[in-house]
Amino acid sequence: MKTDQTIFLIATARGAANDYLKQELKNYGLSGLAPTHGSIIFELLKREQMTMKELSVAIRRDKSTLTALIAKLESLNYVERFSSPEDNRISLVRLTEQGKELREPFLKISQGLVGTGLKEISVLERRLLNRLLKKIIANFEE
Amino acid sequence: MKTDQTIFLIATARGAANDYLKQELKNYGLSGLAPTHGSIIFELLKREQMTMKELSVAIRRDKSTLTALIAKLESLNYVERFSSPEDNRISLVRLTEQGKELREPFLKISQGLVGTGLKEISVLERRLLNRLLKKIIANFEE
DNA sequence: TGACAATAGTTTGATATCAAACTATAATTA
DNA sequence: TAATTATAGTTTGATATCAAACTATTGTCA
Repeated sequence: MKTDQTIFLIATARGAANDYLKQELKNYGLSGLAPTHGSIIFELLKREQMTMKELSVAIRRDKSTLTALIAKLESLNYVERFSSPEDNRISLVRLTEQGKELREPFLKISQGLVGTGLKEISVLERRLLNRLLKKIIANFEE
Repeated sequence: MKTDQTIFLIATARGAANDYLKQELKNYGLSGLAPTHGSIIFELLKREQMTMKELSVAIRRDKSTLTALIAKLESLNYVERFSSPEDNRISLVRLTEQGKELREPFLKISQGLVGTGLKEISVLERRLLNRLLKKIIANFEE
């Protein structure tokens, strides 16, 4: 049946969004940054400081992948790391001053992403989409 | 606005589906195969023979990635390559006998994927989902 | 027809990614 | 409190992935 292609379409849409992001990061002179790095910056623009674990969950990447990604962002002076005073196992990550300057370009990129991808899709349709996507995610998490 | 999280949800759903597939491939003793290899097999179960280019488009991966993926599938004796009689630039790919034996497990994995991910989502909702996802894909392709 | 452009694949180099093994610290429990 | 278990991160090794440069073949057009 034709309704089966949904998962395939989800993967395709994700790929298209990723390609778009890659291109935009380049357009904004942020080459060297992959979409995943962007996700991390994006989280830190919302949360101020986060543990590696929290970031790992938020962007859905293995913890070891996080280690590598943060190392890169650190080397580019976008983020800095410091260990938690309460628990020495935990290392916290936050944006540097230079990292905070990414707020504006990132907002624009984000708006462009949504504006482009969801063009001519009504708010009602978006809500419906979100509800169904959340359902699918929950189905897999079981 | 909250409707903006759609793209993020799409990426998350794709990640969840990918994790599911990875696990299932392992469960079926097909370790060593990544979901992408699965996509190639899946295409070849439908199309009999395809060019590298066609596969590249179908699974949305760079042509150089295809070279590597097919090389692996070839080394595992699941596919074989031969060049087109009409055009010597083109190399065609098809399943070997051993590759064709993947039909049954792949059908099961595919059914499991759809059954799990789309559980409790009606046909009507699936159609709607498909329509909106196609719209999003088209939006990015412009 | 001969030069130039287009197309199909491969090679190379760099990087994101995961899994598994490991280190270090904190929490639990006997 | 000593031993065990759990948790947070890192290291290591393997692989999927892309981009750019390259080879080889076909198509175009002056």
